[in-house]
This record gives sequence, structure tokens and C-alpha cells, in this order.
Amino acid sequence: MSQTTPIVFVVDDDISVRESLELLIRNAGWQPELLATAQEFLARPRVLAPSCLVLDVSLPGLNGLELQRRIAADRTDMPIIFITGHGDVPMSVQAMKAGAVEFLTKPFGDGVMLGAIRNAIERSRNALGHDAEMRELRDRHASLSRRERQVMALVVTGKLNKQVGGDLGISEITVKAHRGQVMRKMKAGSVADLVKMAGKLSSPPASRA
Amino acid sequence: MSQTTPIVFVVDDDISVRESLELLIRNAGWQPELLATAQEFLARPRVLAPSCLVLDVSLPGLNGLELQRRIAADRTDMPIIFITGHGDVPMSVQAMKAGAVEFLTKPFGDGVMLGAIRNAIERSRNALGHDAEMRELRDRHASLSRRERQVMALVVTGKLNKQVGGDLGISEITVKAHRGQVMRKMKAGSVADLVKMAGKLSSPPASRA
DNA sequence: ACGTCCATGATACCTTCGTATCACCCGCAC
DNA sequence: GTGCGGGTGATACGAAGGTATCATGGACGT
Repeated sequence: MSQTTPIVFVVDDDISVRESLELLIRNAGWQPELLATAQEFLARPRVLAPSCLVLDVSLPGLNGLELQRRIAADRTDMPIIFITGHGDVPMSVQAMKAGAVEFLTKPFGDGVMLGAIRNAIERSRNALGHDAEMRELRDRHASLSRRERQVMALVVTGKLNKQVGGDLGISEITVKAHRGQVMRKMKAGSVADLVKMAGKLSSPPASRA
Repeated sequence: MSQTTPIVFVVDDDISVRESLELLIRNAGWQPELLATAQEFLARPRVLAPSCLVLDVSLPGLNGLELQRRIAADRTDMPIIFITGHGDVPMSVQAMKAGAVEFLTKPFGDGVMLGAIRNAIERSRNALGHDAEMRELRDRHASLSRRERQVMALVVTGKLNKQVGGDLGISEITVKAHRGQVMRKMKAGSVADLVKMAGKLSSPPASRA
């Protein structure tokens, strides 16, 4: 599908780690982006390519777990692979519970890291696709007027036009008009489509694949 | 809803651990079940109450991670809390990736354990409800005849009766008959209902809340 | 003041749904 | 064989969906 090269961000204050990972990543065919601190990473604009983040747990200033907390919510398209020199169990558990895809202790083999990145990139690709679909859906839903949203909400529960009209205190004819608008604006070819869209719109932000 | 006391299974080969946890669990109002080995646990029949498993990683014979692999697939209603004396990071990461809800290193405070169990029981309760709903849905779906399943599959894509008939090579009238049967057997009050049911039936086994 | 969007409602017409009733054929079990 | 369930099809009718055209009124921005 997308021919953009996946980007692998590396945030580690140890320059030798950055350099060795740069080589590894470049040789594997991905685009490395090297940063020494969490702040530098946060200053970066969002990217649209599939990507992942190789993150050192202990960083000066904002540490790895704190950075994760900041970005995990909205950047579901950027899985995090933690690396650490002296990590302990509680730390790794916290990171995994917060959604990290991997937690590696140095030294780790090149193959392990490459496998982890490959996996993360794949997740990112899926998340990007999913996010794009959700954005599209939300945009359409946002283009509805207040009434149209209300009508849609009731229609997808299976209510008849007559009942929708009753609930909203308007006539069935008006409901039909709104309903038609909803179908057009949401680009739904059938009620079944609309129901599925409503399901996606109302379901929580994400779930781990 | 259910007034059954939640059950907390403890699998640890150290009797002093079992006994101290027994006290802790009982005082918290749950039903402790103590076992020394993975085999003993597997020999137990499934329970229908909300439950969780406090599991030592290192056990004679089948170890904790192996036991997890055996039961994680079907026993989504029994979250696992790992405990360990000398756990390392890779071990904890593996356990968390496989779906453990917590990974505690000894010694841990009573409050930490109680909090973890409370959380796990809550998940179990949700999973039980979800599982029951899914079982119910699958039962209904299984009660459909071949044709009825085919008709249902096409109807939930938003196809008109006429189109369904065309696809299956039968008349629209027959489709209506099957469709009515489907609605009755699935206990769907509307097409919207049916679409939602189909969505749940076709979605993967579970997703972590 | 004018245009635009939103909301409302009506009339008209055709399509589709949903169900009931009746019918025939087939395979399978008792 | 008789009964039963599944699959098929027809006729008929009422309910609901869906669209089009027309019309009114309020809110908001230019």
C-alpha cells in the first residue's frame, strides 16, 4: 500500500547506543531518527508514516516511562520498545501495562531488536489504517447537525421512524428528511452500514491487537 | 448481580506463602483455594464465580509461565497475578505480554496484593458477563439452519431481500421466510440488533479492557 | 436586507419489509 | 408409512422505508 519508509525513532542519552542502533536500523531498510532526550522527541512534529519508538527508560529530565504516559494516549500509531541497562521488574511491568510492545535489557542481540521493531512497525501500520478510518468516520459524524445526530442515534438502536419522531417530538416526515441527510453525509449505503459506523464511533479509542 | 463469593486460587509450592495468602484473602472476604502445583490446579473443575489466580512463576514440574500458556486462551475469566522470589525482567515481560494482569516480586505489601486481586476480580466479573453474552449469541447462531445463516450473513451487509435472493439463487419470498426465522431465532428486535449481533459474533475472541 | 443552513411539515408515489396462509418436495427418524 | 423439519415458492395485504417537490420560519453571517 504505502511506499513510505517506516521511521524508527531512537531516544537514548548514550550516543554509542544511538549510533549502533542507527546502523542497525538503516541496514534493515528503515529510516532512523536519533534523539538524546524526551524533550527533543516531543518537539518533533507527528509523522504520517508507520513508525515506532525505541526508548531508553532512564533519561535526563523526562524519563522514558513519563514520556510514554504523555504519548501513549494519542499516539497509538507509535508503539514503544523500551531498552534499559539496569531495569527492574516493577519498571518493566509498569511499562508493559501502559502498553509497551517490548521491554529489552541491554545487552540485547541485533536479531531480537530487529524482530521487535518489525513487530512494532506492523502494529503501527495497522493502527495507522485504523486511525485513518476513525478520523474519516468522526469527520463525517461531526458534519451532521444536532438533529441529524439525534436521529442517527435513535435509528441505529433499531427504532422505527415513527418512534424516533415520537421520542424527539417531531413528525415522521421530518425524521425521514433527517435520516436521508444522515445516510448521505455518513456515506452509508444501508442501515446496516450505519449501525456498524455507530458501533465504531461509540467504541473506546483502541484495543490492542 | 451474582452473590457468589469470588474465588482466589493460589498456586505456590511454598506452604508459608500459601498460608499467609490464605489468611489475607479470607479476611478480605474472598474464598481462597490453595494448591501447590500447576497439575493440581489443572485438575480442578472450572468455576462459574468471578475468580483470579495468584501464581508463582517457579513451580516444580509445570512452571507458572507454562501454566499460563495452557489456560490463558480459554480461561479469559480468570486473570493471572504472578508472584516470584527471583524474577527477572524478560520473565515479567513475557508474562505481561501473555496477558497477566500483574507481576509482583516478593516481598510485596498486603495492600499491593489486595489491590491487584480486587482489580483482577473486577476483570473476571466483566469477562464472565461478556462470555455469557457470547455463549448465548453463539448458541442462537448455532440454532440457525445453513440457509438461515447464509441469509443472515448477507442481510447484515445491508443487502436487500431481492439481492440476497439473487446471490443465493432463490426467490425473494423464500428469503423473507428465512429472514423471519433468523430474527426469531436470534431474538433480534430489528435489523440494527441483528447487525450488532453479527458484529460480536465475527469479532475476535476478546480484547483487553 | 439578503442568502444560507437548519429544522420543520405536507403531499405524492414507489419500493421494500414483514407476515400470514397455503402449497410442494425432500430427507430422516420413529 | 407417518411425522417433522428444512427448503422452496406463491398470493395478498398492511406497515414502513425512501425520495422528490414544495413551503414556512428562525438563526447567523455578510
